[in-house]
Parts: sequence; structure tokens; C-alpha cells
Amino acid sequence: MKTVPPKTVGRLTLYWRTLRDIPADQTHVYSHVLAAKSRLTPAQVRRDLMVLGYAGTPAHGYNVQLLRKHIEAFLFPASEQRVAIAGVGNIGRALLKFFSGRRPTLRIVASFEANPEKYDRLIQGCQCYSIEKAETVIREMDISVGIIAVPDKEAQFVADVFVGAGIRGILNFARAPLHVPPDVYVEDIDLAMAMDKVAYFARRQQAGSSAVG
Amino acid sequence: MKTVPPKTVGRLTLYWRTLRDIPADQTHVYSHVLAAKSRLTPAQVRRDLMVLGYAGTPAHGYNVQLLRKHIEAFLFPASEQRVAIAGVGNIGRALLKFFSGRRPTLRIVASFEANPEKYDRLIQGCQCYSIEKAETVIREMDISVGIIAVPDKEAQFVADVFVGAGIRGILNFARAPLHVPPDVYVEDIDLAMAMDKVAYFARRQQAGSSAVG
DNA sequence: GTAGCATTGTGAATTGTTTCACGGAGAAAA
DNA sequence: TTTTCTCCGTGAAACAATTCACAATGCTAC
Repeated sequence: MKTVPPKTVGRLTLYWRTLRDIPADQTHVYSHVLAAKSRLTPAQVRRDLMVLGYAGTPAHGYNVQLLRKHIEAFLFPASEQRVAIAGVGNIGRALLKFFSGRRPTLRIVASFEANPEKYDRLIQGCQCYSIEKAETVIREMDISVGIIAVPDKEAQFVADVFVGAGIRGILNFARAPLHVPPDVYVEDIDLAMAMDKVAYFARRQQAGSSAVG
Repeated sequence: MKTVPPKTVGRLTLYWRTLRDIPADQTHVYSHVLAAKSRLTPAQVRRDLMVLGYAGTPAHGYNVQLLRKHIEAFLFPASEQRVAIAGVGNIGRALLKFFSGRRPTLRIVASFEANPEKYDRLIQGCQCYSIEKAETVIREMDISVGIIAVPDKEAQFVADVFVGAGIRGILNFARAPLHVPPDVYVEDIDLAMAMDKVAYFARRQQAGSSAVG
């Protein structure tokens, strides 16, 4: 399977949500329906679905169950994929709560902190370790994804620890551009930047809308 | 001033952060320095800065103070710009805390809730109103930006209320594609999608990195 | 002064993404 | 059977974003 653009991967999750919410008695769905539910064009939907290797039929469109299964096989891990989060402050705790129990195959199994008052405790039902134990815990628990929700200045340090421990993907909430090897995927979520953008365009006449992950 | 791409606006905030953190004794800065701090190319930085109408000099690069002032004039509101947030649950409260006091000219001045147990109270130092009072409060307080942090199914309703009350920009944390008029700017932050993307690429060899707002 | 150097601003080229448009295919109706 | 739909898959076109490449500029050194 060749390289798939991150944007396409993101949109596949949108299609999956639509499919999940389609009533069971509705067996087929057209590209223009999927498009409308995600505010996209039918052509874009069809183009995206090409990566799955599953083809619809011209007359009925896509089989809901079959398409859903194909997206799940593509998007979701076959066996449990484990996640760790660094930083259990304001944002970190909200994320722990938000992601808990959301997907059976994707689970936050450990959190890390530099502050001794916070670690060695259970936070939102998740064991919190000292950041110094991160490498050991990550390897022992076979964690492949890391979330960074620490203060900006500590973000690069945490990223280095994560990468050193073998983590392959990072969801970064710190406002600091992370330096990682090219085979580690980083998705930045910059809340302050997002706010500045919205505030800027709210002051202009100008239109526009951006779907972001 | 003609239309500026959202991505450029986002990167200007990155440059601004770099400029803010440059020591006062350093009067000038080159595009390649700004680029390195944000993990971009010098050409991209120069291209982005073209929208400001401020030019550097070939010998010294950009004057730090001057460039910073120009970015501030472009990005930041001249007078206080007010923000409202709908939903003071898990994510909403974290956002209230995150944004409080972050920028003097951009302030969350009201929150809205559908749950009577939560409204008519002060939450994170911010008065929480019933969503039914939203239109009045938004107009009276001259609020131009709205944050949506309510359950997915209520997101469109809140968006309609916001738009009806004259809000011009929306930061949307709900996983629902909002239908708004084209002159209202929407920035979506889809945490679950971001997580799925990271998890997907963490399972592949494949590289990649995306800066997102 | 003038040669050499590093930098800027920007037209042109490139790369990446989205949309168009059409051949082909199944279904339904005549 | 044939005609007429509507829809899918995909090559090609259009569009958007990024990077290249180079003339112009001002500094420094000699």
C-alpha cells in the first residue's frame, strides 16, 4: 500500500462517522450523500475512497456495511494500539477524559509528569508516572503514540524522550515546533494559533472555512 | 488589503512568537532564522511577510521591532475583541482556563450552557448564561468570535444562534460539519480525527508532519 | 572605489490537491 | 431488446501552495 495523504486519512474518519450513523435498514449510500454530510464534493469522496481498494457499483453506490468495514480495516488498528500522554495539567486532563473509552482499539494507558506532586497517582483512571520512567514504561507497555500536553519549553525534551523510547506518532499541543526524525509523524494542534486565525477573519469581510484535524 | 490565505495568517503568529522571544539587544533577524525556529523554509517566510507591506533590507534582514509591530498591526485587533464560548463541560472549561489572560485584546467574556445546573454561575471567572440569552448577550457585549464546545448534536443549533447574533468567526471543537453563511469563518478542531491520523501514521513506516491550527 | 558576499523580493517552476468530465455499467421502463 | 437514467472510477485539467532561482541591494574588506 503506497503513501496516502494525511488529509485523505482525515476525511476517511469523516466518512466512517457518517456510515456509522446510517440506519441499519439503509444498505447503500451514494458519494453525494457522503459528501453532503461532510461538506465536501462527490468527486472528492470518490477520489478518497480509491485508496481503499473497494469499489462501489454505479447503480447502488456503496454498500454501507462493506465500505465501513473497509474503512475500519484501513484506519483502525487490528489489535489494541496504546497511547501515552505527557502533562496532566489543564489541557492534559481534559484530553484524558475526552479520549477515555472513545475507541476500544486506541487507549491511553499511561501519563507522565515532571511535577512530583502529580505523579505516582491515578489521574482520570490512568496511572501517572514520573517522566523519568517514561522510556521503560513506553517500551514495556508497547506504546506507539504519544500526546504532548506539557508547557511549551518542555515539549522538545518530551519529544526526545518519546522518540528515544520508540514512539512513532505524536499529537502535539505545545506551541513549539518539534524536531523529530522524519519517520515519526507529528500532528500539531495549536489552540492559540487557531484562535488568532478565527479572530483575524472575524474582523474581515472575507469568507473561508478550513477543516483541520 | 486583499484576501490572505488562512495558512499564511497562521504562520504569521509563529513568526510573531519568535520575534517576541528574541533578546532586546538583537535588532535584526534573517528569514532563515525565522524559518528555522518554525521549521519552514526561508522562501516561505519571505513570501508570507510580503502581505505585511513591510520590507526588510538585503544586508540586515528584518528589523525585529518593526517587523513585530507590523505583524501585530496585521494580526491583533486594535481594540478589545470579545469572545464567547458555548459549552462548559470537560473541553469547554479547559479552553476557558487556557485562553484566560492570554492576550489583552482577545478576551472570553461570556459562556453559554443548555444545562440549568451550570448556567447563572461564574465558571473559571466567566459568567455563564443560559443559551437562550445568547443572542441578547452577544449583541450587548459586542462579541464577534464564538467557540463551540458542546456535544456534537447541539453544535449546529449553537452555530445558528451564533450566526443569528452576528458572530463572524467560529472555533469549532464539535465533530460536526457546520453549515454557516460564507462570510462567517469556521476553524474546525477535530481531536478525534487528529488522534486517528496520528495512530494511522504511527503504524506505517511513512513519514510526514503537518502543522495545523 | 570596487570586488565579493549574503540577503531580500518576486516571477517562474514545481509540487500537491481538488475538481471536471467522460466512458462504462447496472437498473428500470417501454 | 433497446432506451434512458444515474452513478462510479479515473485521466486530465484547474487550482492552490510551496520552492526555486536570480536580479537588485547594501554591507565589508581591501
